[in-house]
Amino acid sequence: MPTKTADHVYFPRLAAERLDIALCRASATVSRAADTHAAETGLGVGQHLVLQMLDAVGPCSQQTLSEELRIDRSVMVGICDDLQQEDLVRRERNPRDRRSYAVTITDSGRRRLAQAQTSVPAFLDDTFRSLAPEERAQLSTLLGKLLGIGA
Amino acid sequence: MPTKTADHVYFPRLAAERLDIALCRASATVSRAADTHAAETGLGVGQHLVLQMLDAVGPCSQQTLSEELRIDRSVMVGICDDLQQEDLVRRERNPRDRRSYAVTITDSGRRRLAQAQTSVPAFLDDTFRSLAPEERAQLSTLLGKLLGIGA
DNA sequence: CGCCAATCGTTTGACAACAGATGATTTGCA
DNA sequence: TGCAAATCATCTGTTGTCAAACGATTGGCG
Repeated sequence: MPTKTADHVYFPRLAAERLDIALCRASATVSRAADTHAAETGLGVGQHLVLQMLDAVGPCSQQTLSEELRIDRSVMVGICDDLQQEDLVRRERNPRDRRSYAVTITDSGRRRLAQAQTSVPAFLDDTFRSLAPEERAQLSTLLGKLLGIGA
Repeated sequence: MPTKTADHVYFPRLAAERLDIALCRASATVSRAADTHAAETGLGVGQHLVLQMLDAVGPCSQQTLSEELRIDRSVMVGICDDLQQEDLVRRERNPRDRRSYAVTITDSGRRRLAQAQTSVPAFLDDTFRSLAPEERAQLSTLLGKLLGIGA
């Protein structure tokens, strides 16, 4: 995660000419905001995503979580470790395939998720306050296209 | 830099609900492409930015470069080290303030920059091929707004 | 002048993310 | 059945970035 931003001025022609850099900057800015929000809710971004997915689709293996959420397997280990330690998920062996876990969200996991869910919209509104709602939608669409999602 | 992406499917509701994540993904994807391009031209992204700025505004201190390009001072040390080693910049002490350097682009630095500049548009066209030109412009505008550039 | 704070470049240590290797288990195929 | 290959979770080592601390130098103020 990049350094705290100060009130400096970007090299002016940067944003227009190098979309790659601009995306990187934007990502960093938003990630930082997300981390702050995460610290407040007590759920890291990765942890939040995992809970969200478990709540939506039911028990998953870490492998499935990794692939769907595009989080590296070895990182997923740590995320699940932390979630388990806080009793937000359970790790049970999948009886059908004992290589894999069946990671399951617990009741307190659901409660924690619910708390976070209500604060996410406020966080997003704050983070993207420089964009009008329709611009946010545009941005979302464009990023979706760029990433090849929901084409 | 995140892992190589495969042809998996994102957790479907991600892009719309969590722009932060989408930005992160997009940034990662594009960064990876930028790194590939950088490897081809022999100029890392940071090195390219520094040369670009030195060429545009003349000799700078590392401090100025850091602030304008939003690259951490301690990272700038390494970037300038590498550039100097390849004889693309010179580091002279600023006689007015001997604490700081006057980092100056060399002739071979200018040549290297010129080579890279011609290949950047091609690289960008390839990376953003899933977006129409007007969409790229839109994206650029939106990111600029989000970052508070050229408002 | 003389001292204290600030600045510039650098080094060090910490941390997150990734690539690759490992052990346990399962699957595919002869 | 039996064995090789694949898969899941994990661990280790590497890389890139950041925060904090450090010398060297400068500027401000009595």
